[in-house]
Amino acid sequence: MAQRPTELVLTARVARMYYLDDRSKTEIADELAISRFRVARLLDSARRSGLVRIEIEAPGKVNTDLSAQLQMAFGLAHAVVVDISDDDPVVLRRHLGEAAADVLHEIVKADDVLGLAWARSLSGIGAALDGFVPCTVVQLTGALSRPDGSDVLELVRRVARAGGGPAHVFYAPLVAADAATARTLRRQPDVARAAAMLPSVTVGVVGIGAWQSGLSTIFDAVEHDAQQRTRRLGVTAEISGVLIDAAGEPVNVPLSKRIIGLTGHQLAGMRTVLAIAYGEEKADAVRSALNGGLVSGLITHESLARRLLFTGSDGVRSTDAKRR
Amino acid sequence: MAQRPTELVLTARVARMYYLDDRSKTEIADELAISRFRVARLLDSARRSGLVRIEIEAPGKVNTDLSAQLQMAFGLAHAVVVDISDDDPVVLRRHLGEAAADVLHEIVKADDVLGLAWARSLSGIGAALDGFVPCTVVQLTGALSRPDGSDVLELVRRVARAGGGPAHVFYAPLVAADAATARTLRRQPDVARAAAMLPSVTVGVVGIGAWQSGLSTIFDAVEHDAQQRTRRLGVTAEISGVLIDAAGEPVNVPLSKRIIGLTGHQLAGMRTVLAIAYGEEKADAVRSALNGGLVSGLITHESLARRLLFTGSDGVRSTDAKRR
DNA sequence: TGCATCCGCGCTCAAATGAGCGCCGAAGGA
DNA sequence: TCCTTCGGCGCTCATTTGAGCGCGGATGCA
Repeated sequence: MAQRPTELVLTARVARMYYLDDRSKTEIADELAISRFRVARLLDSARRSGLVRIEIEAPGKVNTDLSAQLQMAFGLAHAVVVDISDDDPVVLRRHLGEAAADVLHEIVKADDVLGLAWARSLSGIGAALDGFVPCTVVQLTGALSRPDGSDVLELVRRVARAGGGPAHVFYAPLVAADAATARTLRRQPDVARAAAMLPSVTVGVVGIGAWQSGLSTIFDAVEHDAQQRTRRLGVTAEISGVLIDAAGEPVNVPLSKRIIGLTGHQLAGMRTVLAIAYGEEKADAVRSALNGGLVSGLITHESLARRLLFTGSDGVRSTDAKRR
Repeated sequence: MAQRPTELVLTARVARMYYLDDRSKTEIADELAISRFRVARLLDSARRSGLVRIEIEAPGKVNTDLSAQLQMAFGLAHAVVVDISDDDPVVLRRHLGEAAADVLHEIVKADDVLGLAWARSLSGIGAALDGFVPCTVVQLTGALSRPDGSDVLELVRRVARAGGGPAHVFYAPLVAADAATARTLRRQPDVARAAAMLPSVTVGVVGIGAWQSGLSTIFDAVEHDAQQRTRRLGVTAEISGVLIDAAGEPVNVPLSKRIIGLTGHQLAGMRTVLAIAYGEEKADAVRSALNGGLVSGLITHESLARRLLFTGSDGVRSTDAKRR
């Protein structure tokens, strides 16, 4: 090939006509007075020799390859891998929020009921939801106050306002001091009203936590005793307050009674459950959540996506760069 | 598009399956449980949105785009534009020589008779002709001694040796002092023998000169008087000693009688005439030569190719970068 | 020189593809 | 609320394309 300039020139010319000018092989053959079979063979050789290079990637911030692989590997309806490093959590959350907002834009219709859970990873959504559809927005879980001031009530109101639909919020913590307190809280009118909405929620947005210090809002919010007891009962992760085991199945533990939020059953009833997750350390937790089938969509970043796809927990394994 | 991540991921996935994995649209449609029409539309949008980028270029040193354009513009059988700057004439000649050698490799068969003319631009050929076919090689023109020692006899012998075929060389200058001397020289046995071969030459390699100082071996080799008289008779360029006018037609001038070499008629009788030319200043001369139809192939470099294609003599005009 | 082998070519026939059309549901205005 | 408009979808039918085959010339070897 490299040794046949005239043929090379012809090949390149054919390739340009075919790939850049969108001419048909038949047409090219007629114009160059060669057979269409020769055109096809020249194009083959152009592909094989690397004369024609085809690259596929979103010019922007989504790694479509990893996204598609996640989608396939876990049977997800939606997967978006944001192509950004996880160095700066604030920037990362903003991008994840934008991606989530884009997905919501795409899948939420006016007759949907959108549920938003408490999770720091959701905080970026609000900023990116201009011109949203006027759907009902429901708060899925209680809130925990955090120094950074992220607030699920504010988020729910903001999303509802962006579309002009009704918002259903309530004032209650995510975790109560004990089961009795939780029962009392649940009887409050605003909490009960929101809870009554839960079965009709069609699209939920949740976070995923690992049952470890620093990787779960709930874990950090309860006493050491409860942490340990819950772990011993098999809990390894939580999906916005729904405690799950390594297989992703909801586990009924005493702690569950103290949580003001949605149940695994309610989660399962939603048409779409979009999880936003970041931080490589959560890989096992996220994998559990995805395998359990309660989550139908994932929005995350590259390094976590790779951990989910290519390894148990240590390094990148195989199947990574085996494309042409 | 950028606002619909799930669709974006799907589009990218389809594009990867189609362009990188060479799956058919029908097959992709079946696998993804969508219609083949949707696959086609997704691929269209992937192309339009720039998600799929297709680039065509020789990874090496040939600019196939310009080559093809030259080929079309001048109806050439062969065109090779070497993708290299013309800063260093030595490097440039080496690359042109290699390109010419590649073309010869491609088009010369054992039963061809290959003719090589005197031209500095041909000096690079010899080095690149390993394993050539054993064809007959004929010296087309007399030689002029040059300080750099490039020598057509040496070139002819070398090419013949590379293939193992017979070489026909002769000792005579390119330009004689007067017509009588030229006649005497032509009667020498070796010169006559080579001249007798000329009508059977099938592939000739020649250089192109402009009728100006520094741009033509012959121009520089004759007296001022002869230069002027010849120019007044319409000569603007020469193809290895064949003097031509602006339209590329051979012109019969007194000077012709002093030249030991091939005639325009003999040139026209060759199946293929490959010209090697470099130097932007020769653009007009080369254009004349190409338009005259005596030359069927051109090997040159980028800047001269652009001058030939896009302008009369000043700047780059249009039609340059109008591809997708 | 004669023979075996290989490579490039163009054919046939079935599968894949493109162009254009009408349908349907969503969005927006009266 | 009803109607109009518009965009996405999948259909039909003609065209394009791919897979595999046999031919014929070139190449290499005895």
